[in-house]
Formats: sequence, structure tokens, C-alpha cells
Amino acid sequence: MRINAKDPRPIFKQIGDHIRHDIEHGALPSGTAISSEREYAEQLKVSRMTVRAAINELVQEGMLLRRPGRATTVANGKINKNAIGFMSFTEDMQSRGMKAASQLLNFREETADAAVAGQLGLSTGARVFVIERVRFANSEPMAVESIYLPHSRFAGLVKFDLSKHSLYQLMEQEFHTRPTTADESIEAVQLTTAEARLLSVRSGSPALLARRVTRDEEGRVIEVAKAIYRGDRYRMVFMRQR
Amino acid sequence: MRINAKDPRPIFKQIGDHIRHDIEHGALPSGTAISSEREYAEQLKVSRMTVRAAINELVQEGMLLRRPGRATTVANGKINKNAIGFMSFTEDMQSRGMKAASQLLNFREETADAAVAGQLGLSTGARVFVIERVRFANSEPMAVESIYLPHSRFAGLVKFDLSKHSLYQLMEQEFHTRPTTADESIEAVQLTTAEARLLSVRSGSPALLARRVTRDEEGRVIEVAKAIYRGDRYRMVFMRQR
DNA sequence: CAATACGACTGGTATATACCAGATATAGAC
DNA sequence: GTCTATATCTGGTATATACCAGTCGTATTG
Repeated sequence: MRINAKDPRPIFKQIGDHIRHDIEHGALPSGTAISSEREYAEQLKVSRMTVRAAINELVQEGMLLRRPGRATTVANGKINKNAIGFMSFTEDMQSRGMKAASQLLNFREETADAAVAGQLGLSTGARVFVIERVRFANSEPMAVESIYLPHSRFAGLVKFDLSKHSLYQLMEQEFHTRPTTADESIEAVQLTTAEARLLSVRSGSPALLARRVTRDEEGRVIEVAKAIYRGDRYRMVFMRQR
Repeated sequence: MRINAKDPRPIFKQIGDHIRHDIEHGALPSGTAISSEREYAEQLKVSRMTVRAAINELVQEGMLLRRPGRATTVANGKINKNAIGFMSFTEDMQSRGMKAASQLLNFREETADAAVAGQLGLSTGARVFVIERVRFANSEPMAVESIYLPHSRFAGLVKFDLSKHSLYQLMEQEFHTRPTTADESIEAVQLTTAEARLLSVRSGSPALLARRVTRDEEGRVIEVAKAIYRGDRYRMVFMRQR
């Protein structure tokens, strides 16, 4: 391992990525101690603080375990990369080895009612986009989704074909808005007749109802969503930390 | 604000806690810019790097927003402290303003079957503790819970009264084991007759089934649990980041 | 031989300094 | 007035250094 001055990444990033690579590829198995900070610093001819910055990231990610007085070791267990991070339905399905698709039921602009406006942080009567769609995994219907977006923030959204572009991708590329945090709640419900028909299951069968309020980097609400997942096919997985 | 040399906390911790306090008590409202790192450093007579360490923590927690070239600002939105962190049922209920209780159905030692042994990382035939209990919130049954613990790790657990002590508390205080990460999955199910009876609801009503594999700091599995929450009363809330 | 003391580690905290790149306000040019 | 160049902010990265407090192996002591 050597530091590459031409690499546009900062030095600590290079070091961190290198160690991460070693862990992910088995060169540093679970439980083994990595070199000490001073060793890395001397070997790479960088400051110890730079090495610390690199290791900090990996500790943050849960890959390394620091304990004062003892060596820093590789954490056991599979490293769940996208621990609790954002995953669009598409990414979610891909990570499970399934092919995601979606059928747009509705894409309109309307006046927000009090509830939606409140959640979006808009005044009652503000305009919002409403997107309703059925989500498919391997051609099987998995969820019915309703999304509310503030019109003020995403003016011109109607131009885009939502069956071709991922909504989150559009947000980033066209509106320079990155979903950063989301408050989510999950409950168990029974499907209504209408929902059941869309999902091709019996009316009354159990389902997961997920409500989500998504915010950008600066904490502004950019999306309010409600999704109903069929209970017989969908399981929500995540990782809690600390 | 001044640095207190007698304070056992490190300087950066003092600074961080102080800023956090200011944010939580409204002295620094959402969106306002905090002083620059250099200003803090000069005012407090500490190094800029020390101030950075303090601010780093708050950025990590999502309380502050750093953007190169611009001032560091207080993040908008309510700060969800226990974002996705661990919460015992007891803590969960307390955070909702409810009183938690539990009724022990079963507390025995048995031989792990292949599935449980596998999840716990034990060889088939290893001894495990099994805890089964009904969880109450404000005297209303909310969930049925089954927990499997490796006997090797928690020898002597039978001595304790689980209706008096929190399991996680016992783990920490008596066995020096801190739950650190957990893989969790949630699905929607219908209650069986037996479960429904324990929860005082109609058989077949919708419920949340949560499965959890909990690990300690070093990634060793310390608990495998399954909990069934009634769908008409319980909603799971969490926050996703990034 | 066991108990203890010590020295050589480890990471944790802190300082002072330097230069970079992006953002912004201000002063100047047109 | 509007545009532009520049000085001066911001945070981001990096260095070299220092001392502290745990941990642990080893040598010394009883």
C-alpha cells in the first residue's frame, strides 16, 4: 500500500478505502488486529492524525473496533453496509436480487389538504404533486405507494416519465435535492378491497403500512409517502446500531 | 461559556455538550449559523482542532450541518435523538409516555435446535435460555416475545427475577455485555389463536412480527428474539439517515 | 513459584501551524 | 448600475509533536 499523490481523494480517504478493501476481501479477517496507528503512519510516511482520520471512518461504519490500550480489531459479523440508510424500492429489490418495476396509477397536481400540508411544512392550500403507483418485484405486485411532493420545490416534475426514472434520482439530478433523513413508521393492517385488487391478493390479508416523511440535508421536508406492502411477500429488514 | 479544567470530561466533550445544550434549549434555533471554528477556538483559548472534534460529534448526530465555504448551521427539524438506536420495550414505552410491564410466561434452559443454534453461532445441541413473556403498556397487552440467549454467555441468569430487572440492564451490569448492533426484520402476519388469546384480541387480526439478532460490541451474537406486536395498538417508529 | 513492578506498547486528547478550495462580500472597472 | 476581480471569510486536510491512561508481557523481587 502506498499513498498516491495524483489521487484526487484526500490521503485519509485513500487509507480508509484501502483498509476497507482489505476487510471486505478477507485480507483482514474478523477479529484480527490491524496495524497500530503509529505503524501505519510510519509505513505510509503520513502523520498519525491522518491515519486516525482514516480509521475513524471505519469505526464509524462499524467495521473496526477501537478499545483504548488494546489494538484496533476488525469487527465480527457480516458488515451490513446499507445499515439503515436510504434505499429506494428499486435499490431495495436489487439488493434482494429481484427486478423492480412500477406501474403509474396517477400523477397529478392538487391542493394539499391540512394533513399533508402540515407534514410537508406548507400552508394549507399549497400545491402538491401526488404520485400513486404499484410497485412490482419480478413482475409480482408488492406494494401500493402514494407520494406527496411540494410543488414549489419540484416545479417541472411533470415533464419526466416516472416509469423510466427513479424519483430519488430525479430529485438529485434535476432538482439538486438529496434525501438525507426520513422518519418512518410501520404498522400492520388489513388490506382494503381496492388495495387487495391492486396487489392481487385476498381482501383482508395482512399488510405492512409504512409512512415516511423524508427530509433533505437541511432538514426541509421534501416528501411525504405512504406505502402498503403485502404481508405474504414482503419483509422489511434493517439494522439498529448502538 | 468557559472550559473547566476540573471537569473530568475532555475539552472537546465539554464544548460539544455546551453547543448541544444551546441547540436543545433554543439558544441556537434551527437554521442559525454557529460561530466559526476559529472564533470558538479563540474565544475559548483552545486549538481549532479541538473545536472541530466537538463539532464533529454534533454533525455526526445530525444536529449541525457543515458545508464547505459556508458557516456551520443548526439542522432543521426535530432532532430525533434515539434515531435508530437501541430501545428496550421498556424504554420504547416510556418514550411514548406509557408504563411498561411484563408477564413472564416461561423461563427455562433447553437444548437449541438447529435454527436457533445457527443464528446464535452455537453448535447444535448447545444449551440456551428461553424467555417467553407478554409485554404490557398501561396494563394493556401489546406483544408476545420469545428470546433465546446462549447459556455459555449468561450462566447464572436464572438467579435473577426478570419481572423486576430489565434484560438489557442485567446484560450490562451482571454480564458486562452491551447490545451494540441488531439485525431486525419486520413482517405483517395474522395472529394465531394462542397469540390472540394472550393479546386479548380476535384470532386472525393483523400483527407485526419482528425478528431480531442482537450482537455485542465485538459482533458476537448475544440474543435471538421474536416479538409479535398487535397491529391495532402498536406502531414501530424509526429514523433513517443518509 | 507466585506476586509485583516496570517498560513498552495501545489508543485518546490536545496543541500550533499551514495551506487548500469553495463561498461571499466588497471595492473597483466599465 | 452592472459586472468583475480580489480580499477575506468558511470549513477540509495535513503535519509534527506532546502527554495521558489503560493494557500486557516480561523481568524482578519476595
